Amino acid sequence: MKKYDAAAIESKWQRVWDEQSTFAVKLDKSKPKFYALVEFPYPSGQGLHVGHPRSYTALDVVARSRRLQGYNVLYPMGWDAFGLPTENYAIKNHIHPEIVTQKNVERFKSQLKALGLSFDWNREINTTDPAYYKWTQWIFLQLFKHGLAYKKEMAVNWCTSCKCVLANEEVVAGACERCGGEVVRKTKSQWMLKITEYAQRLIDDLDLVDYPERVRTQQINWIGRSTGAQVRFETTAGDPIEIFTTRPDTLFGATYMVMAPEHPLVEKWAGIIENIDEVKNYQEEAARKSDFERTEIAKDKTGVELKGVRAINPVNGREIPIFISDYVLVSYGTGAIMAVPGHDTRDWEFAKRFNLPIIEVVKGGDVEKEAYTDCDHGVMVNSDFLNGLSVEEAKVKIVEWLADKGIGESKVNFKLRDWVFSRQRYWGEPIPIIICPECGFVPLDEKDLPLKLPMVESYEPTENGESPLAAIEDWVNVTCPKCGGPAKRETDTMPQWAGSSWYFLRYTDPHNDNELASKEALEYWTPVDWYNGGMEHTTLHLLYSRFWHKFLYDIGVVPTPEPYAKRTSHGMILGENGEKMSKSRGNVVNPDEIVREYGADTLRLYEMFIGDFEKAAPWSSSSIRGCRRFIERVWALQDMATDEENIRADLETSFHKTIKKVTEDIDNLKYNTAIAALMSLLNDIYSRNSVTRGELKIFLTLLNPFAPHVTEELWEIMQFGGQIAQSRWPEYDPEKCVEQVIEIAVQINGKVRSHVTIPANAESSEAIAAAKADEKIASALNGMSIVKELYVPGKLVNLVVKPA
RNA sequence: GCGGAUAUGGCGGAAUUGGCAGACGCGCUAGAUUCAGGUUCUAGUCGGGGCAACUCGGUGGAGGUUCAAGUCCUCUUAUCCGCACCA
Repeated sequence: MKKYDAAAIESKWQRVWDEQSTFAVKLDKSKPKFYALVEFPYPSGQGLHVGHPRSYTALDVVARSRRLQGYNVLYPMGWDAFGLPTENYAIKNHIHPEIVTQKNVERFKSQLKALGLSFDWNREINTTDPAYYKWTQWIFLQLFKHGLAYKKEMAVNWCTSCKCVLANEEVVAGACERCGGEVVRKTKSQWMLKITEYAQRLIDDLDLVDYPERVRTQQINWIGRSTGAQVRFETTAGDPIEIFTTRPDTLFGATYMVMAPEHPLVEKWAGIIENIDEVKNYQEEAARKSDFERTEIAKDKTGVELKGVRAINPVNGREIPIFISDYVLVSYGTGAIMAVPGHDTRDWEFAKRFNLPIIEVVKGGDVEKEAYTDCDHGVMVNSDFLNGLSVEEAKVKIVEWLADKGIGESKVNFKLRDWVFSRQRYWGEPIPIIICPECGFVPLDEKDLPLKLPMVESYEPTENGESPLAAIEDWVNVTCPKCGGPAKRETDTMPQWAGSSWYFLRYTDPHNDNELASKEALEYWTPVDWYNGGMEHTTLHLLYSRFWHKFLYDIGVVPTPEPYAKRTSHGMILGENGEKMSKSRGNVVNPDEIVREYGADTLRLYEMFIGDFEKAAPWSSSSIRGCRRFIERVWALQDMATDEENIRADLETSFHKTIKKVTEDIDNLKYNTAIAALMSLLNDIYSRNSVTRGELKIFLTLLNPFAPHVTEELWEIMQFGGQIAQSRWPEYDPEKCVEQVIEIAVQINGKVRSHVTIPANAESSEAIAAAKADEKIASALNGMSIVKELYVPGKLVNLVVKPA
């Protein structure tokens, strides 16, 4: 036996797979398909992280085992290569982002190949390739034509460090998700996508797919559906205020109103408001605050009353004061609320601060001490025709009453905002729109796609918030395709999320120049059967791509309403010290070094064995040695092999049980216990000092998805014929998974006192008799009377006794 | 504040869904191999008591249901994650 040389074995088989295109897949209707997908990486300058292989190996295990089970498996890979880090690096080092991207992709690709992942590299895609983004732009044009892409002057999140707008989903705790820079509000004209149009379906259709509960709830919370009523309050100024409330039942308790500082009525009423200077001051102050400051000082309620204007509560005709305050958001509902301090915590705090009356309209709490917000128990009081009703009943009745009078109606609101889709940067897909002073926004003709990024010398972001593209005059200035007059191109680019919103469709037919993918390919391959990716994309990429997919479904481009049938999410790999891996903490593990020291098979095996796949797990440089040892022990099996082709009788149950366990565990994300089962089986084999060819064949096949190189090499050494990657997955016989004779525990009063061996199919009476016959049990029963006898088949006998 | 999750040896983690807690691996201890270190092999390894057979205790904490609870119920503590003035 030669010494186990991971490097030599691994490069040998990687070359074979490459040369023979072993994992290239074709549309083949005679076979069942399986589409396994992992999130394609952003090819950063740092290279691969040990977190990447966790996800990629997991689905590689799925892909490889499905192939052996006879499926036609699509397992593709590509590059999500547009984005800021590349652009920033390019600016700093004066290299074009295209060159930087190309270099990074090469590095990533060689790193991925060194892991032995069974991707079909013939289907590799790159979002920055014009042949690819042609179709990203095409989808944008369809969105535009269907009224789902629009440009609007609005307050946006502006990252002061990236000098670029961010989507709501990209702002984390008031800071930029990517660079951590300060985010401020800025009013700009932006391209928006109407994801809100799909809010309800994005919630409802979660029922069509198999997602982890945490992903489901996070998406549902993010979309934030709430039901209530929209109500019109007349004012002494003549213009009514529209409000949204989830508690129309408390209308009699509304003692004042609050509008957002940015509410348009404030401007309109400027002439009537007596303290307009004070109001203006407050508006300016609110505008200056960054998102971060606004949430930080959320505790103290501030505001200003609009003197000279009063609102009229429609249920009782009472005049009530109107305030502006930044605790009311202009972006949610109607930007104005009725305040019910008795039954809303925020209104209560505000009322206490400004000495406003608090009226109890739901009995059950003490509204002088705190707001009573319980909807399930209270009974209506001080509410005229609602008195005595439960909250639920009152909600129904008041909405009927409001509808009757024409001053209100039931209404559903969502927290989800439309998606801010423009970025003022160079390294992104150009938006294929021409802005004509005569015709407005004119979409580019589809024949003119792709609209390529112009090659330029300088692509620095501008201080005035314009895209770098705006400075390239011969690209910007065009003639309007509609009227032939002078016009300009849109100079903003798309966000990084654009290319990744549909990439999984392109894999099905990556070289098609006439369609984003052929109908036939989409019909055969979609939806994705299993999609694994990070939790951090739950309210970003995952939600965005579901939205795009639904749109494409609506216009007949794709055949399914949901893109991904099953979603799973891996946990992070933490540093050895249990903290998140980062350069600054100095706890980063480089996968290249691990591959060099132990080999890819060991790394793969370790990452699958490290713990619960869905949970975070700390890296351990000593634990990984256990996986290497396991592989060395597997390697040594070649010297223990006998010529027999059968499975020895005394190992038959072990083998069938392991086949069952490994097969099922792979489907259930339980890679760690699948490997544990293989380790146990190996221990069983070792305790016999030999292995038959038949046994070895099965063992290698079960291990192959996890450790593809060493198993392939042993397959060849043993001359099993062909490649293991093209062999068949073993099947188990359920009847052979159970032992004929089993050992069961015998308990007295629930405590294990002895063990007895009985036939697996023993009757209850037989088992109990066997238990009683046991020496230890017999003596323990001495002087006791048996109250109850239980037999749990295959498990235990429990005798309940008390002193005689 | 709201929502979601987690808590099991020195460590990572197992426990057909109520049925022998601690599989598998790491680490550790002892012995063998080795000039030595490493490797490899054998045995042991939840805690207390006992030479041992054995015995008592044990899954964040307190109660409860049950013949039987890591698993179910009630209360409670801690940690992590997401959202956060969403009317």
